[in-house]
Amino acid sequence: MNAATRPDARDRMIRSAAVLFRQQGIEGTSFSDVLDHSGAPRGSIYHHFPGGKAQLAEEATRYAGDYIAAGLIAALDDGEPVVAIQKFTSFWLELLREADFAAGCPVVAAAVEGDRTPGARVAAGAAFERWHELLATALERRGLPADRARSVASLTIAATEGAIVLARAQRSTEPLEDVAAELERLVASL
Amino acid sequence: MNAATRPDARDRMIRSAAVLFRQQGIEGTSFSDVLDHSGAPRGSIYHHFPGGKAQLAEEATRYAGDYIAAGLIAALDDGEPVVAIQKFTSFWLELLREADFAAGCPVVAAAVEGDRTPGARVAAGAAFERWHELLATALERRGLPADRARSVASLTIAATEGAIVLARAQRSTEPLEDVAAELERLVASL
DNA sequence: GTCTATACGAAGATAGAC
DNA sequence: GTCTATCTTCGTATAGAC
Repeated sequence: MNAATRPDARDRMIRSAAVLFRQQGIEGTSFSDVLDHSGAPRGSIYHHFPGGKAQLAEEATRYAGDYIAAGLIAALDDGEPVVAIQKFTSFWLELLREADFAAGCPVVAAAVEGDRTPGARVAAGAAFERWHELLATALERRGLPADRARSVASLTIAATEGAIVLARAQRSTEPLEDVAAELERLVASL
Repeated sequence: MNAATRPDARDRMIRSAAVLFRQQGIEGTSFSDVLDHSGAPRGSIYHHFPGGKAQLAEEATRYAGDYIAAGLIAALDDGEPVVAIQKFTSFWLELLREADFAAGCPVVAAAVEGDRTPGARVAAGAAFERWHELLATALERRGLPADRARSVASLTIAATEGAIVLARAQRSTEPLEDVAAELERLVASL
């Protein structure tokens, strides 16, 4: 097993950072946390990330955004936006249960801690926009007028992300289950 | 002007903390930041908050939650939930514009940084639940079945809070405007 | 590419005078 | 109730050897 078959230290650090940001936010996560979690050697931090924590935060946010986007693309492959939205909310419900409400969305963390890590905030904005584009396009393809498709896509992403925040705070899946039901009802009626 | 007519150092610190948490999150805000912003003397931190930063974070989150709840109650006084929801989203739109997208909701910050400040996270959950209760009750009073009222209330709060996060990341009011339009359309049709 | 050691600053928290 | 000073810990970042 060598560098070609196993993720190298750099990738492992990015993945670990994304996981930890989900739980503790960016400010709440130290390099030591990332090293412990990834098993990467301390000496390689500034070798791989000369831009320091800001660079790591930005790359981890971009990685997470791409990861979710890939999931959305796969979910939309079936063609029916309703199904994709169900898969999207189910994905997050599953994550919340697995983590016992101790983890949310790392992209949200980057957005909320905003101006202290500008690169991460920009990456978060780009991720949200990408997801929005994917959903809006799918809704439009299904026959919705372009502007309505865009606003329903906004509602879907905002409501899901917001519900994850509520669910974490209340340690209950109810907000997200409510949102999933309302979104399903709405989109099915279009 | 004395202690009875002017907010004392303790209150000023709580208010300042809430403002700063909106912008930088809890971890991103130091005691020095709070002292600078509030003008409170350094020597009184542990006099007023023997529990340190955890206590300040918890009280600031509770204060912010109560503040928003009071706004919701006032908005619901007109009777029509649609109007109250419009006022709710408009309030946040205004805040985002004023702050040039550099500030969000402090309760969300407490929820996302969660387990590093457990007291604040619990206070965030209580705040969300209170808002939810207010909205759900108003919707039920307007004739909606109880369970539907609850899920529409969840959607409203989750979508609004989520849209604030998206808007900050993208530095655009569009997500929140989209959500406001969709919520208005939905609630008006009930 | 990874190691150890360390500089440097910031932040939370405490002590004791006033 | 507030002041100054300080302790301690921790986190980012750097230096230089291997």
